[in-house]
Amino acid sequence: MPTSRLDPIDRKILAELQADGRMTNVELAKRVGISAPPCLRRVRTLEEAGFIRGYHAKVDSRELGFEVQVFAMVGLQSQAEVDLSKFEQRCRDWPLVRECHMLNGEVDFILKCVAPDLSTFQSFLTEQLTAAENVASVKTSLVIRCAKDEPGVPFSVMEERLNRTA
Amino acid sequence: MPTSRLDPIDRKILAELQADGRMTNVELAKRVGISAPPCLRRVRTLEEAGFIRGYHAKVDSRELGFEVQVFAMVGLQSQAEVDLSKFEQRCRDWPLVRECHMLNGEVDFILKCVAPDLSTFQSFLTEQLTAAENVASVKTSLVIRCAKDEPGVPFSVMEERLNRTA
DNA sequence: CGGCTACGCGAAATAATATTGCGCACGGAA
DNA sequence: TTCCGTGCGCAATATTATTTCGCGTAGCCG
Repeated sequence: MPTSRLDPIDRKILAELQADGRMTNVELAKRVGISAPPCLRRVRTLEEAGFIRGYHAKVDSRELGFEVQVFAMVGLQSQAEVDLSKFEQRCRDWPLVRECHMLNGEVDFILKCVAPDLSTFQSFLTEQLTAAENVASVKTSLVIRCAKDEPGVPFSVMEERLNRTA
Repeated sequence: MPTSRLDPIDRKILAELQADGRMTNVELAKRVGISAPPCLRRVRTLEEAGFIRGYHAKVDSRELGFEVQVFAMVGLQSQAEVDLSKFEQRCRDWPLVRECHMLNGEVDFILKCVAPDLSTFQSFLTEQLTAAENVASVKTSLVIRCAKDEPGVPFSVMEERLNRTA
């Protein structure tokens, strides 16, 4: 990572790959306005520098039989770092928990969970999550429908911001 | 879609592509145990049938200068379908809002927002979100840190479930 | 001002991969 | 048994990825 700062071409690459992670390198090169070899080099550099954390196919949960999505707000009894870490590790071990974010405010964590059906989730909720050590309170909300689910960051906002300071 | 049901090979394909969306087709074919051409045919079929909704590079928000992630709980004044749809459309138009889920319970929507800094988010919050038509209440929580962020669904759970009924 | 170095680009060559066309085998229905 | 429909693998071709190489430019010292 020579210059940690990204130039406009790097940002364009990231934006394109965020929108379509399976784009071929030649197509990507065409879109960002350079030839294929330097484009590939940039992509590799961005991957190694950690700007790109991976590539994933987005699968349709409901189509696959995962009918239930739930947000769970969790409060802990102890917020000591050791206990926070323990709870986070437990979340990593639960496959139904897809995301675990520590929050400020009255609630300590928000969890995004996915399950095949309500009974599977209920079992998890009562037998695992609520029953877990140090868990003081759990409030769950079922997702009725999803109006927007965009991955990553809004590059449009980033460009606006850079133009302002430039 | 001849048989809407997926066979074990299809599920393996989905699991592999969810874990690594840029895997080459020959590597994928090797892992699922068939040759490349039928593997590619299956992938195309899965894409067209909507099981695969797209491919995305996962970018590191903070590394890119998006320091702030916020969950916003939104309550509306009217829950009539027309008004719900209007609010959802507004969320789609706001680039800072990456996800918008309608919930059951006391809160109507949960929004996941990303912003370059706190002041950008505050401006959005006060001038756009809170000020929007039909919005009754907004409660926000800053993300302190993220312990887990897995995309998609847990295929391990799916396999367990299928084995149980089989 | 001249020359040195570092960096990034593009062209061409090569290796790997994607994609197409075809023939074969299996399993269900007439 | 015979006839399809479905899905596989093999082989050939088209595309793409990747490496190698030489060129031009910007920054930097002597």
